[in-house]
Amino acid sequence: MNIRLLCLGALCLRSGTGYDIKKLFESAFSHFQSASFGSIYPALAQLERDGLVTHHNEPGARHPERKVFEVTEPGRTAFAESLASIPATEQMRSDYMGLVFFAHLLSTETLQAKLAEIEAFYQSELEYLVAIRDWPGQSPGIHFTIEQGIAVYRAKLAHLRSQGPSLLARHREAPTPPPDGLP
Amino acid sequence: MNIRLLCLGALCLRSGTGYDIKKLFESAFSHFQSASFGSIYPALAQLERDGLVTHHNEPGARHPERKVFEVTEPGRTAFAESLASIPATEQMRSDYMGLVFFAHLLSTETLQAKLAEIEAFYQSELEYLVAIRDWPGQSPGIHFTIEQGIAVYRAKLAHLRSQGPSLLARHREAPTPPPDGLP
DNA sequence: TCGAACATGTAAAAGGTTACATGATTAC
DNA sequence: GTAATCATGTAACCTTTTACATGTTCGA
Repeated sequence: MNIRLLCLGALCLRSGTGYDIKKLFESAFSHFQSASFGSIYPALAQLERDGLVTHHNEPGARHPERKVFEVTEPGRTAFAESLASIPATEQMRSDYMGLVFFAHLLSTETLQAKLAEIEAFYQSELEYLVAIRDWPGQSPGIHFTIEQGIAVYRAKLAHLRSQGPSLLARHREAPTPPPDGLP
Repeated sequence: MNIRLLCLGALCLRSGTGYDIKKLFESAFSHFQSASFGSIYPALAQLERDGLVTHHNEPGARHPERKVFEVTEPGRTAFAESLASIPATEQMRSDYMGLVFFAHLLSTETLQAKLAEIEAFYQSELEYLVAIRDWPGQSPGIHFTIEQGIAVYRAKLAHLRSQGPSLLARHREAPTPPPDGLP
């Protein structure tokens, strides 16, 4: 599921500008996909070339003009069809886990700072999801994704808070143990 | 943390071939980063150009020859330094969550199949991590990452098993509810 | 009036996947 | 003998990020 398809999906929920869609990526989509303007605007342009969305410029002479995009009927059909053919996969890329994997090469202070950094991130993501959890008008599917996000961030925070201190303690005692015994 | 840096890290743990490193990405690294041969071999070539690794061909005339890579002293230093400067971030790209977000556009059968698909994936990842959990010789950092993986997959499975059936039931009753009320 | 948010877009570069091409060795 | 695993590499392509460029509107 690339950015183009998710932009199309966003417009199936409600019409809006590229800027609006960016905000969606920073809120409702944030715990499963990110995207920058540099991928959103070209995606919208291509969707329009393919006839899956259209836009009309909003009245009022602002600059640049607000381009409100709207999905077309072929677009709506194409989205539903594409969706059904996408395998349910997941992939994580976690620099945090990479860092901790090689923690024996960091100073204790650095490691501690990294753990604090990721804890703050987890905390703010969790707070956001809890805040939107009971908004009215959510479909069961959307509610399900929010609940999953909450469950995952809670598990990550619980793990970090219970295991973090002992990781740091062991790290302080034995700064550079030669690791081995990999699968 | 790109593939190049992770390959360098892998060689800091133990020397090996590109093929060996691929297996590491499929096992010990699998729950936080994936990589294909098409990124690993060029990464090793570039690390060697930069003097961070060297290789020697293993005796015995097989084809193609086994190139055993080994980190150099500058490589070891460069890795430790790079590591300290990487922010502890995480990003998920979950087609599964994207799919469920738009579940109202899928048939109940399709949705059910997708949930079964991801459950099998979670299950096998969890089993793998539990199996390697108590291997001897792991550094505290490596152990920490495995524990986190276990905690996360358990939370995901628990969420899926407790909320999946009710999602499917509500989906069956109201096939295409108009969702709204997004943040 | 000043900074944050709104608003659109492009070009270059980075990063990675997929598919192809080739062939040996090992375990059953 | 035959299938799986071991083993290396390239090239074309795809996706996405980063950095730049520009200007407006709104609220404090």
